[in-house]
Amino acid sequence: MPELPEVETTLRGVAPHVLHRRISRVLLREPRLRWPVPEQLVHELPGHSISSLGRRGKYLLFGTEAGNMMIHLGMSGSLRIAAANEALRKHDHLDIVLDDGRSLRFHDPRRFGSVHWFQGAAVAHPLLAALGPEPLGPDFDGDYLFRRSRKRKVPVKSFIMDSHVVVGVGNIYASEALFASGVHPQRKAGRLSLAASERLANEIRRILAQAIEQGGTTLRDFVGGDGKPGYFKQSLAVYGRGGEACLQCGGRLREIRLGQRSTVYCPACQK
DNA sequence: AGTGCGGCCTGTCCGC
DNA sequence: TGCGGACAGGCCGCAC
Repeated sequence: MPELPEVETTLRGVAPHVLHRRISRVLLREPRLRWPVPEQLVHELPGHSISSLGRRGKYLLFGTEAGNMMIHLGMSGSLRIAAANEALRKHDHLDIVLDDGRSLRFHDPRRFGSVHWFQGAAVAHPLLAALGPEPLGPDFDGDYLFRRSRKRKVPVKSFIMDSHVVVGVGNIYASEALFASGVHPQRKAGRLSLAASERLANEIRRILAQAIEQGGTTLRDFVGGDGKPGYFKQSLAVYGRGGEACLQCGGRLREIRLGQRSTVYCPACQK
């Protein structure tokens, strides 16, 4: 389940292998992703070099002079560099074949991911235009979170997972950041104090940055390995630990469903 | 406008 | 052992 750290790790992992490489072919085996993959991609991308790489939220951006390819990994997607003779696995939906014979290979069993092709500025793309700030960028802090949350009645967990508020905070890190900042996931967003907003924003930043660092520790294995970054190994304080002991107070962690998502928190430590 | 939920998918795990 | 069903979850699009 790629969260922002895994997307960032993917970007850093593939970047040196695709940047400034010319695309020789595009092999689209399964266009039925979250949205149909545009056929133009197959015809218009070959012959052009990847001149820029970027990320906006969980969207990966590959720029060429002919247009931009944008990829979202969804729930189960992954991108890796495949050797020229590397056998296909089930669910290898797309190969961007590079001029050194290797491929940027998109794999996605659940097909919640998507591949887009568009011209013009990324900021104008309908899926990107209304996104909130990057959590690790300069526009995201306690003040921002406080201002945006005024009069909002949604649970704070749903609020910070809304990509129009801030991008890249998925279910795992939302739970972790709320625990670390002592905020109850069901508290109405509009009832956050400025102090709590600051703690929460800081914890979101700290935890995401730390997870990216840990993903980075496996970068050297990324190309040859299975593409799984190492951040799963990090100790998660609450996620997946419903019913177990709180690491802070020893009490029992509670598991509920909030906005159709499993949510774990400590009733004693989070108010 | 804000809120809540359905739907898209397959692999994995559980109980019978 | 086989099978059905629940679950996992990002995020758009829709209904209210």
